[in-house]
Amino acid sequence: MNSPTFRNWQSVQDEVLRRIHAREWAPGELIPNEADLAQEFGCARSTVNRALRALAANGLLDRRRKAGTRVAAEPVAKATLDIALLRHEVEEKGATYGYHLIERTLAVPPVSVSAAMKTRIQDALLHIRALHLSDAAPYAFEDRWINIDQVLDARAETFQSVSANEWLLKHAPYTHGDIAFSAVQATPDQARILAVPNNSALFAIDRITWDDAHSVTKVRLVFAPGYQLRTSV
Amino acid sequence: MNSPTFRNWQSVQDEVLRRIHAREWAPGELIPNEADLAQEFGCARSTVNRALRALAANGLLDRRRKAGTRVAAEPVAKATLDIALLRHEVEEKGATYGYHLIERTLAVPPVSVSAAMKTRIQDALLHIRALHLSDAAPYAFEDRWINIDQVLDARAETFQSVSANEWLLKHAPYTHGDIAFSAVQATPDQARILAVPNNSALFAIDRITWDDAHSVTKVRLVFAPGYQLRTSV
DNA sequence: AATGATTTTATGTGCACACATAATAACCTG
DNA sequence: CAGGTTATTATGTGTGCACATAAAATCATT
Repeated sequence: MNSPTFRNWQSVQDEVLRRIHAREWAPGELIPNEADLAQEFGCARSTVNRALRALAANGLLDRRRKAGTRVAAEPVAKATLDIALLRHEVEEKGATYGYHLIERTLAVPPVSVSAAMKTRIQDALLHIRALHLSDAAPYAFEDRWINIDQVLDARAETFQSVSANEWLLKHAPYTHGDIAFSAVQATPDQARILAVPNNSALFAIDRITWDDAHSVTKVRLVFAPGYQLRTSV
Repeated sequence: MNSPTFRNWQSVQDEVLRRIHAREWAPGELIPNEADLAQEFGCARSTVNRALRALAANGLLDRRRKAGTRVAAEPVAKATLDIALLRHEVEEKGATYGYHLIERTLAVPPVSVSAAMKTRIQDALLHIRALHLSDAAPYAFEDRWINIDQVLDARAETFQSVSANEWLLKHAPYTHGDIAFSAVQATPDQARILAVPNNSALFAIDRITWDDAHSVTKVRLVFAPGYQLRTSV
């Protein structure tokens, strides 16, 4: 009855995956407990634990103390996106990355921005607008507000040669960030900068990063048509 | 010199995170090895290992055998998206979910589809077109092809009352999937179905799921304007 | 000095054990 | 029998130890 013994947690994971896919353990069904599986697989309980924990992190198993482990009835696919630097993204494709600063001003932002960033409405923020290029073609338009109270060094940085996208990563620590993806119609401004027709459908990424309770920066990236964000599960 | 002792891996993780954010350990810098940290934190090496492993999985640390552990110089933010059932998504917002099947036919797909799904170009696939509603308003349009050779039961399912989105999750095992997010201009067809102006900017999710080397289904979901996919890092 | 073999070292992982914790099941007790 | 208390149980996690493995550093050889 014993399978050829599984000596590492990956092989245990593979076997459990196989049983789930083969419907030997149906969605919603309770699977044997760790101790039993360990005995069946001929390994320690901690090895089984590690494998099941990894699968639960991927959303394939639901685990609850005492209640046991069951196959997720409605697996919420957990896709992991890598939000890389735009420069890396471009270079990854074998294209040449380019960057062009359009505007750098200290200005009081619209209320929508100060509200989202939880800054006082009268406080001036650093406003950066820049274009990222891939093989000299517009790739993404960056419209960013930086909280200079949180990022003191930003005052002295021109952002002429290094993008805010990149500079902040090195100089502005943050604890967490909120990200939203959406589709937007190109505003006349965006259309001009990206050299696309008015009202083109553009992929947008909005992101606010925080250092504890203080906003660090808020950015909207609007990508040239054809952009796809890819991942896998 | 000893901090108040960290008894569990979460607190070790928190402390490491704190040091990274406080720039005590700068990006790119090598941090002490597990054994030393274990001694400093007053816990076992495996506890430190667990904490560092978790941080590495989040992209904050780079670890290599023998070379040691260093703070990621250019942290690739890893955002985890939960791709849930549309029904759950709608209900989560407190809205009432609705579903309407538009078309269910067995047809030979365009070459672009059979190529992407790696099916023979002459093979007929099940074509489903359906509308998902939120409080009776169009929410997302689903355009799906199902490989009936892989999902035999699909032949007998009408998809009148339960969406393919949901039915497949229960009946079609898959090993992995490719997902792409993009912005598209509404086609006349999509515009009519979603009741939006022609050429509206719409958020689209394309997904192909595979069972080993065989495609299970290919779907494009096009969302009504205003849709945002949110996550955090 | 270039090349290849060997040692050293930090992480990766497995194991046996212990106890913690959450949630269910079983047992009272009025 | 309702309601609360206690026991049981599966997972969660910590510890100390061992050995595996990858990669860098060192040494030996030509």
